[in-house]
Amino acid sequence: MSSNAVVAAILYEISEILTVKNDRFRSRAYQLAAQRITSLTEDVKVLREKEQLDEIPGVGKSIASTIVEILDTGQSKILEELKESLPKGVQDLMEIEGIGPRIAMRLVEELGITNIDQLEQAAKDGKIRVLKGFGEKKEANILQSIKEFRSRQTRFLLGSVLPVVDEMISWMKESDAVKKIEVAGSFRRRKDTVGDLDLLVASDASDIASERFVSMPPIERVISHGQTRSTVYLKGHLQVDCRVIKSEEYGAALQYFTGSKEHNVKLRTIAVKQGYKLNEYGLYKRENDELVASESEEQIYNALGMQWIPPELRENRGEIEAALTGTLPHIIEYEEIKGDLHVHTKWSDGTATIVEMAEAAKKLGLKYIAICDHSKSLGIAHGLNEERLFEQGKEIDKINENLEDFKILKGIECDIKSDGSLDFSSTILKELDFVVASIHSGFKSEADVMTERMIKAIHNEYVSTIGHPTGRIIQKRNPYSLDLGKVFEAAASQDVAMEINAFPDRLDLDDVSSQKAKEYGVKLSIGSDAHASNQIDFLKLGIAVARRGWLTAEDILNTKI
DNA sequence: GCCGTTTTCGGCCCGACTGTTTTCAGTCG
Repeated sequence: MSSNAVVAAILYEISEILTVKNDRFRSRAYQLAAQRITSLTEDVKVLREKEQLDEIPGVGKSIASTIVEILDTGQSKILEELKESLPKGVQDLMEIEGIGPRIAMRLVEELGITNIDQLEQAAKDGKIRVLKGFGEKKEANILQSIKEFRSRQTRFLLGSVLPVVDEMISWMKESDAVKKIEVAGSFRRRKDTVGDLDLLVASDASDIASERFVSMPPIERVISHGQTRSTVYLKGHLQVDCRVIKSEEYGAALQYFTGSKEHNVKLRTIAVKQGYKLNEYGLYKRENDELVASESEEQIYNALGMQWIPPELRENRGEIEAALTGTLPHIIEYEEIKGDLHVHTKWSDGTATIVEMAEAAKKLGLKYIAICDHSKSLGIAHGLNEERLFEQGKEIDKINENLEDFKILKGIECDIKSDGSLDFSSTILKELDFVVASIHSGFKSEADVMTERMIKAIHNEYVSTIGHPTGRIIQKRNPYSLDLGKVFEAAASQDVAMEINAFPDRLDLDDVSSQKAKEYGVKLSIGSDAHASNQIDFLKLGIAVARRGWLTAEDILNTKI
């Protein structure tokens, strides 16, 4: 883990315990600090050396000294003390839906329950219903929630929920009661994973729309069902919240439920300072509750004296300040991507032919693709040797002759060997249009070894981009230990790009690192890493990362023809 | 614990739903 991640993790933990102890505002302070550190493009270690820690928004004297302590010792006294002071089991019990800090504390103190197994037993024995304020229903809900907790996946890949969203929206649109519909929340912000889905429906008949929602086919359980708000679990335990609102309040609701929480808190604070109050129904004057804006997000942001902010930027990473001064970047649009700079075919471990991949890309409106099959070292993926690469090149030439308004580039995903040299000699590489150089082995090397290995590859004059630069697999494998600052410095000086690999469980580089790359003056390439013809569509996930990383068309290689 | 166009103290976003109550506390987002 990077030092930023280590520091943020501890600050988050402190924040969580403070929540349990009902110390809301201190908890918020730590949470805000942790969140800002997560989205920092600079290393906290560097800021510490420059004595600039307390210049991070949300970090004051106290948290700054905690950060120093974490960097020096890897732990925090405050956290240790807080852990000590918390009755054992409280945090575990809070994992259960419907159990918050108050109830958890009472269960521990009044029934001596310290883990979920004991909670389940107590509920089965009818020991919970006798507590004041509890009843049979609550007990049954606890049992149900425990069951769901045990089979729950915490977060879902953005790419894996896209089809669910399409299905849900077309089901809802079949009802005349549904006027407008959109999924808000982290999905709309295109985070790499989503915890749940927030469905927003504009309707004049909220009862009919809500009814339509809770009768959707893939529902496993209805958690709550009201006039304007309902919550369900889909099969696979994906939670979906649905809010039904009036058409004239759609913009306010969309803004509110898109978040992020941190973005909204900041926005509200600004609204308050300007004499407004902002909620999911609209922007109102504080003095007389007069409605100022509610129909569209643009109206609300404009009324607050700022530009409309694309959802992908709403993380309180400086976008509000930029919008206030009219200096938001024009982040890359989906249609500005002209080609896919990383696809595989049957020649290595893909399932489609070169022609099939080209046709699929053309159908998506692209002008070119770079065929980048694996190189010989990757035997497991039927990597190409020199002769097969040459054969493939001849085939590409032949296909290109018959293509109009579309071009297939000759490329390779060339293995970076453990000493940093490449799998093919320069005489081979110089014949190619696009060279993706990737690491596929030795993931556990020390940071300096890995960094040197990558920098050596960057110095090869035929390398176009570094493939999936950190090697992370979301929720499965952590990034390699790597000094990204040094890598970006080398890449900028050698004019080598960094890839945003758009495969759903990679999305590598991620948003924050992509932004950091840009700050070093590095260009980025977006590649779907498609291994089948329908996977070229993953490109849009990569574009979402670029948008979240504040990148413009200028920063991305494949906006060029 | 942090912050300041309400600046060194006092405030920190706010509404819906549930389950238990009989007017509300707790949880969630």
